[in-house]
Amino acid sequence: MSNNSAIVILTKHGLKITPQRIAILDVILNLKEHPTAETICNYLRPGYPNLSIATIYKTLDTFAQKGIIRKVLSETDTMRYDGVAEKHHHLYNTGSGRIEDYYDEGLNKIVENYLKNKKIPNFTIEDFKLQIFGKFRDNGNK
Amino acid sequence: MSNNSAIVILTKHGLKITPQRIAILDVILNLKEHPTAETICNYLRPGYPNLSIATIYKTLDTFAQKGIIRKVLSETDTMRYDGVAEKHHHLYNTGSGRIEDYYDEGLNKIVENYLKNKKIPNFTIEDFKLQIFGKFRDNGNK
DNA sequence: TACTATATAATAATGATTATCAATTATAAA
DNA sequence: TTTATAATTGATAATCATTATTATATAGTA
Repeated sequence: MSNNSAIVILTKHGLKITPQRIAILDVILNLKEHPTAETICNYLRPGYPNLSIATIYKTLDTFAQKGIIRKVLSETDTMRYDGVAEKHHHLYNTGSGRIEDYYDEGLNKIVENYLKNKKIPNFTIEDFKLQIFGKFRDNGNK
Repeated sequence: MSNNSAIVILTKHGLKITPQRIAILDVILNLKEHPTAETICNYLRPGYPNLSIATIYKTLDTFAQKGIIRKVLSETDTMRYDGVAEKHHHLYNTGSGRIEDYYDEGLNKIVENYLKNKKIPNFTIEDFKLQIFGKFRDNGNK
């Protein structure tokens, strides 16, 4: 099922279907967190011992260019990837690199309306995103 | 004057007064853009031919820890620094790495109120920041 | 099945940032 | 003012995430 949807997505974007691409896309789509390239590598190594880290980077880049996934700015110096296409915001755990998605249609609407009226001088708004900083109340890390 | 205020700030945070720190802080406080470590280096090299890039990184880190400046997440892979302590948001020029500050007290209040009532489950909000993506209508770059 | 362009794996290269450490300097005490 | 000492600086090596290179393998198509 998930395997299937990966193939559908790849096809839709005119990308060749390869086992590596299916596997990588599968991981991102199903993982709740925002994995780094290395996290993805660790997930897939058992099944694909020869999967190269370079392939993962290149594949992620291809996906990002097609709009299948998004790159996420991280507080540490490693890039993270986000398999969710719908508009959402990010919760940053201050201290650790943990980032989680936050959906809030009401918030979107309020900010959207505000900015629509406001009109920032010399700037055409295309999109916006909130970074919300704080602490997760469960244990916290990763 | 600006020279002076740098000294005041350093003193207030219990940091030793050195010519390098004064110069670096001066650049960040007076520059409107968000410089990278290398930009700062280029500004100061004429006056301080021996200023080491390592010193700049270490000094910026010290400043950030004291809350004098902030690190800014950038779309490219180079860190940028922000000399403004007051709450503000960022305008990202899609494509280039250009980032500018955006102040909007009205926006702050609206979002603040919304989030205060909303209460995100399992998360304690400390602060938030908007990333606004779009295009500058002047030439665009840098 | 064979052809051709694209993708992959392995590895080297890059570039930003950090670590190391000897020499220098700012501050506090004498 | 001089001295003592801990912090800072500069030079450079090391690190680590990401990108480039290139020979080999593979997907999609005729």
